[in-house]
Amino acid sequence: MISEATLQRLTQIYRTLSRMARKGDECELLSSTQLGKLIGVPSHTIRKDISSLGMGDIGNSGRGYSVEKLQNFIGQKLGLTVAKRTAIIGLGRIGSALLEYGKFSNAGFSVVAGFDSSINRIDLLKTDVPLYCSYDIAEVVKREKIELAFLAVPASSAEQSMERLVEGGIKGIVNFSPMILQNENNSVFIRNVDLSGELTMLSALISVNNI
Amino acid sequence: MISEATLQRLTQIYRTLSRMARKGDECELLSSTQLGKLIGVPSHTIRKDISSLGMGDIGNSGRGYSVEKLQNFIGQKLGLTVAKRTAIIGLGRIGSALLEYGKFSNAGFSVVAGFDSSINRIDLLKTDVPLYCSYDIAEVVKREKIELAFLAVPASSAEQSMERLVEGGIKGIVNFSPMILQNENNSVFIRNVDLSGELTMLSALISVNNI
DNA sequence: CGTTGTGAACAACTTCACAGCT
DNA sequence: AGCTGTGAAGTTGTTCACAACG
Repeated sequence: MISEATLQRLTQIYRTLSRMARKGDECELLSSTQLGKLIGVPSHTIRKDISSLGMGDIGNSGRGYSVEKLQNFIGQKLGLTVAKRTAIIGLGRIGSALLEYGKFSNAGFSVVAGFDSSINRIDLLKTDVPLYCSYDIAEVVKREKIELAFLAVPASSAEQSMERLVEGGIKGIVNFSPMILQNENNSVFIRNVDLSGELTMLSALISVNNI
Repeated sequence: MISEATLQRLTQIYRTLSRMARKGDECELLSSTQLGKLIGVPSHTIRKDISSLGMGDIGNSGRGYSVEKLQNFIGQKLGLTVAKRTAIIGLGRIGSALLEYGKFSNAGFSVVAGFDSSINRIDLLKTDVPLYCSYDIAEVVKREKIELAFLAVPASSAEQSMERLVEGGIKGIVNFSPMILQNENNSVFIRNVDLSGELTMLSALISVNNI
């Protein structure tokens, strides 16, 4: 009932507001025009998106939105106020980079486990997050009630890792391998983020628009 | 005239075909249904997308598409056959991870320069790619005719790095910082890829669909 | 006044359905 | 028979325009 595009923008608004609150930014009120500039869309899109969450009478006519109230409102409606438990699968360069992001947990998630197939690598890493062997993914995900996962393994093992996660009852996966993953059984949400694919896309955009 | 959604899927098809060709995959012909399964869209979307590139009579009625011919056709039409020169700005964890991807250059780009603000870090890294100080971005981008950039710096310096890139005449930027970048002057294409934002999005998807 | 909230108009994308080819 | 290519129909998302509000 609420479109994916709208949801995407709402989470962007939410994160922008969180960042402002964290930095103790001075301003109390933001208009839809100002918010739109920050995330790169026109003001009416912002208003329509917020409106799609149902009437909360959240905006102050003639003045704008209260930063604090709007953040709370979106957070409540999208279930971002309780951080979802998250695992990182594959602790190579990208995976270990993501381990650091885990600290910023007022974005709807917190990192509570890391997995790798190499015991050596697990021993080497210095982190507060508990690390496990990939073989135990299903078991640990179930036991620790983990709902989300960053998948940062090579393309060749992406499918197997996904199966283990699904077996453990995972609800969402962000896949960084260039192999596009799909949820056959519709039991899990998957976001495929192909890092170098983004460059291929840019390359195409430039050529097609012959700039 | 050709939509961004279509372009995205065409580059996915292109990369899938490239991977198959590289692995010396046995099959010569692929139907739109098979291709669709690989990238996760229905067959008619594949046909429509290919058709949008203009008539090339590329498919074999009744049999499917020749892997080699289709890859070539899309590559030609989207300008992916000549690798565009690419730089990586910021050589922290993500940036140096991306340096490795550079090897797979049959995806429309090749990495020809790296930049970081820390001389120490530049000295430490072992790579064939020439590394420079961030201060020289504009100059090197111009001199080396660099068209694309991966931007993997902290949010606080993203804007400044972008300005230097634009000054050097860059044509496209993939931005990995959580700060959303925009091209005021329309002189450059920007793709904002917020790694932990993807998790926030998943978190919202799960809550909204109350799974 | 400047700004929100939203039905209505519009534009874009996706899916359908089938003619045409091998 | 099986598959491609594409107008036409259908669906989804975006933009407009304006009433209501402080």
